[in-house]
Amino acid sequence: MSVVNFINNCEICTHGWKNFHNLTKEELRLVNENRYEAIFKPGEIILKQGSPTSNALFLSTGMAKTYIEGLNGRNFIISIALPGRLILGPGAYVDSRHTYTVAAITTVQACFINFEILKQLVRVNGAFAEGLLKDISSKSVGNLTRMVTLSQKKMVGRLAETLLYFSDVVFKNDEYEMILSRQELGEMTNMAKECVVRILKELENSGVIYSDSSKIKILDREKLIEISEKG
Amino acid sequence: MSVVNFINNCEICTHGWKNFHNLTKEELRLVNENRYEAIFKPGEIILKQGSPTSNALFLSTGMAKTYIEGLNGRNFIISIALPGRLILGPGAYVDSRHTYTVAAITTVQACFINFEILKQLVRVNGAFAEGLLKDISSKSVGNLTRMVTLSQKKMVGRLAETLLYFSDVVFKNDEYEMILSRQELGEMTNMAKECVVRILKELENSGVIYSDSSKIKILDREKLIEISEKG
DNA sequence: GTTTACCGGTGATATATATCAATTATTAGG
DNA sequence: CCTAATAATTGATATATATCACCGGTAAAC
Repeated sequence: MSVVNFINNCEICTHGWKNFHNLTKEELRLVNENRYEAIFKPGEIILKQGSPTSNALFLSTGMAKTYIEGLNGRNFIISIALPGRLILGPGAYVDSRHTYTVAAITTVQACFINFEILKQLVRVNGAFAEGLLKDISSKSVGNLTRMVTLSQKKMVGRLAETLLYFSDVVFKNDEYEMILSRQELGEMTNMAKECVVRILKELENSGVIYSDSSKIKILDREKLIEISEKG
Repeated sequence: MSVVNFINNCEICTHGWKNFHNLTKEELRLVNENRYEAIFKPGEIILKQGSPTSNALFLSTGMAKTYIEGLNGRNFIISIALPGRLILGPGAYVDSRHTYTVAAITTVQACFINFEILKQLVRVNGAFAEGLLKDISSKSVGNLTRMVTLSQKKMVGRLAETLLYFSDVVFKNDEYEMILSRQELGEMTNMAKECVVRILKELENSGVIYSDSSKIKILDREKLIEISEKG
């Protein structure tokens, strides 16, 4: 029995983007009239890298991975997409193409909003424009930090950081289901899946985390942070 | 005899940012009244990572390097700053701090523009806001691509790419002065300076480039592009 | 129900890259 | 012009990380 609760009005949507608060009632109505929803099963592609950015995406429920399809079919996972956040690659304002692919990890209820409409609203509503700038800038800071991390930290540091990301940002809990496979964890931390396995075990042996194939529990957060920072 | 030609009006400035065309005369006057210029010698720091983003920066003349001061005093060079481009880290819209340091490579004539004024203009002028969004987005696409490159390409590929960057973007010429030291080239490609030396020599031995310590000449561009793309 | 494919896991080995130590340019300062 | 400091270069070595080959388990596909 898969009963889906479609949302029929942006004004009462609880998974909405903070920045929508900067719109007038009239503007929000325009958004509401130019969006549509769809359900995706785990593994299905929601947005495909290189395709036209006709829509911005929001998740009403569920989780997705955003990743760049790089060289020789190797993927690079950028982040976990969550409800409440704008999902719109920077390509939207550059070449009108999606910069990355978004694929559902769990079942996802997605809300697509016409990008031309958003663009129009950016032009006429200064506060909304500033909100978008803040959103994009914040992601940009994150990516720069990530770039340095990937370059300067060793494997343990990178993995520790990612485990903390899941704890702090994705699940807001010290114990969580590891929704990514070892392979995918490697695509996120730039390491081979075998190394992910080995280092997870190392961390477990030293009592910093508990880990079985599907679950992670942070036992010594201090230590994990230290490992993540030391690199 | 260091005679400096200060620019006394944004309207006639030829190194200006494209996006200033979207401003009205009145708005441009406001910009002009809220800026100041200064000269920096090679090596001097123009903007310091972590300091408040009270100003956006433009170079009237000269070149600078933008870099993040990462772990254990290791730097990560993001790009070469050039005239005509907005230099403003994404932190401006996040924590009001400069995300990276900017240091002069050559003598630099710098133009600082009050960021609060720019921010105001973004709020009232939609086309200007969109211009800024395009600028930031374009840098963001570049950084994402770079992140994948750094992760997935091997040293030769990364270095080849950087040599092409200098040729295509910085000097627009197949022959140029290498303004970065081997150490700095390493900070840009994430490799040890010794490796930079060895790989430059490799590329020279295989006839792809000519290289002495200060000059680079691309002899076989096709091949260099292939090396850069193959990784 | 059998087969296929993928995932987690392990050990052995190969490779890319960093580090170390030392030698020679090259540049900047007095 | 000489000296000190900095950068380029080289070879030898250490280390981090990837790759390969394999196993058993589980889940999806036929």
